[in-house]
Amino acid sequence: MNAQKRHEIFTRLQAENPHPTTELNWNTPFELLAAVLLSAQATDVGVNKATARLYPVANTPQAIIDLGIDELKAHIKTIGLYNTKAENLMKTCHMLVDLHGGEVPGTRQALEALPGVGRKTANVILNTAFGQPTMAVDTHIFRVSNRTGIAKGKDVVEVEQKLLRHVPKAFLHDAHHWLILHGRYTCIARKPRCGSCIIEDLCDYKDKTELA
DNA sequence: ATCCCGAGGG
DNA sequence: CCCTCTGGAT
Repeated sequence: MNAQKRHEIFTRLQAENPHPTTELNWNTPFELLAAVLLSAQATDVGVNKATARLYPVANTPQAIIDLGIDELKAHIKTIGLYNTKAENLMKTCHMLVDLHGGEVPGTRQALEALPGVGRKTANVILNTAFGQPTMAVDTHIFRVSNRTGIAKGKDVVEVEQKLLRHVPKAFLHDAHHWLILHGRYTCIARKPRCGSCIIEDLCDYKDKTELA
């Protein structure tokens, strides 16, 4: 795919949704980190309900440590995978206190060393809390990038690097959200809605008849 | 490749 | 009822 096509694609996605944002609620880097950690395989709406209960009680690493694992689990029990997430968040809080003065570190290496924080979560933190130009490639972005031809790659790292290289600068910050929204509502995994897709004429996906 | 695992929607 | 939701660790 050429640069002009990419530019046109993001121009249309931007027109469709001028100001895309995370729907996760947070006020501090730590609140963002905890929310993103909790958001794996969960909806933002669901995470917000849990953090609305948790943060008034505890919104710092030390406060969550003081809360204790059982109380933490009780507060986030409405989210899927809550058991693992509570254990990971608790270990992460201990590491933040013991190794980083209670603050959220701003490097990929330090972030990915935290339990429950992988490449995708680290990219979100680096981008949203530290303003770094990263691309958090999730299942939606991976699928949409490969199907459309915006950035083809065999794994998320390859897609991530191609997106960083090829998405026009002006669109880079919001591209993340546009691709996710497009993947969720139009370029659906099982059955893409090519008929109602606004970039259908610019898309590489040629196998539409089989899955449509 | 498999486990974790609740809420909301079709 | 079945499926998915901005994954990560083993």
